[in-house]
Amino acid sequence: MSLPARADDGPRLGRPRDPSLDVALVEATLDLLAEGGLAAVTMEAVAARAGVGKATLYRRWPAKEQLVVDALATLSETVELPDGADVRESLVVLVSAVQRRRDSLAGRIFPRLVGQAEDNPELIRRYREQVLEPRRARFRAVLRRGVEEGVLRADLDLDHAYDLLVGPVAYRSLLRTDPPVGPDFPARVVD
Amino acid sequence: MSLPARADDGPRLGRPRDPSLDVALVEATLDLLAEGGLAAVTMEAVAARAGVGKATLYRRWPAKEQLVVDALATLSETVELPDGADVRESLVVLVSAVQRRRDSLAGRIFPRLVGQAEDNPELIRRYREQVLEPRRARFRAVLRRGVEEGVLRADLDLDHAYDLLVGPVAYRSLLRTDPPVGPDFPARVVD
DNA sequence: CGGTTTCGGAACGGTTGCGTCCCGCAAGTG
DNA sequence: CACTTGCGGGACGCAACCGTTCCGAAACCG
Repeated sequence: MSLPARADDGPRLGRPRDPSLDVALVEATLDLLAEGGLAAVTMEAVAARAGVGKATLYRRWPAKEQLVVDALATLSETVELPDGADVRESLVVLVSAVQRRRDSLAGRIFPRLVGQAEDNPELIRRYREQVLEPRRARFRAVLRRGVEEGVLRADLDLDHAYDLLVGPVAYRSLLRTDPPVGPDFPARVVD
Repeated sequence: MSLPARADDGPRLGRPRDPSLDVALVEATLDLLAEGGLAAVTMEAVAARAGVGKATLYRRWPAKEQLVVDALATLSETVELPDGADVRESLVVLVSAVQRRRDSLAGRIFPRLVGQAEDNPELIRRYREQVLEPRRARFRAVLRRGVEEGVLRADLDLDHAYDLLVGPVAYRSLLRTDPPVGPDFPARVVD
């Protein structure tokens, strides 16, 4: 997960690496990424924030690119759905979660990555895998349930519906405008 | 517009400034901004790309921030609406324009600015003024016409409707995913 | 014409991050 | 125990960019 690439040749000689430093370095990377974007993720800054010598960092990640990719791989989102919720209610919860994620770690990192999409597609790809795709899957499941229960149109394009639901909220989150009208958002679109 | 701030004390002595260099510098700034983001906009790079000495650049804009702000002020979008178009048709054209803007200069600059929203709100504010607000006004006009003609619901929240229309397209443009389903996008939402 | 400003080009010192290396100590192996 | 590797910390030379300054030539004024 958060571990740097390393040949696994069984037990090593000498003092073993301190695993907690891997975590500290990854966390420092994500924090800096959220605060100042990729430009703020300097090897010096990461090591300093993790309270670690530069050699310790370079021993694990010889280059910044890989460090950031590995750090992004530790991102994840989890949204709790209320137990007996019907489809509409569930969608409201999920959309609100997207809205609320604006200030979470992953949510703050996202806009920083958007600008790097062109130069560094690997980063945004990783983010998509870790955060966006799970979210989309979550929506799909609920939407499919809606179709099966007859609440939603049978010919509904699930991915398209996802875009319509999430797009407006995510877009406004990126712009950092005031929060959208609130959780009556999905209701209007599902029609 | 694209001119640097300068005390306008009437005619000056000596050799007058070459106005074409103002334009060249602003264009160089926007190009670099689109290509590599704010990080790529260095005073050296701007001067070099414009084919100009650094002194010439610094004489007009003593700091980078102001240069970028002034450069952004020259951005604009124009969308031609077909003459006899009805409301739905007009919306389709406008939404498609948003989609197509993905590869325009302004469209390529936008994702670069998104990541700077936190550190440098002035930039995104400027972009919003120059590009986003005019676009929104354009939509509002068409939507209002729709309400007046009875094609759209009378209690329609124009800004909200704008978000629902543009959000999904803009969001997917930012992600640089494949283009959305196409210009049947607005039809589904306007209902 | 002389005076003034702009022009391209180049140099300057200062700052920041890079990637590497070395130190002295800590923490494991046999 | 000797040996090996990890650790924090700091120093190194290198490169890029900053903002400033100087130059000689060019362009415009009265």
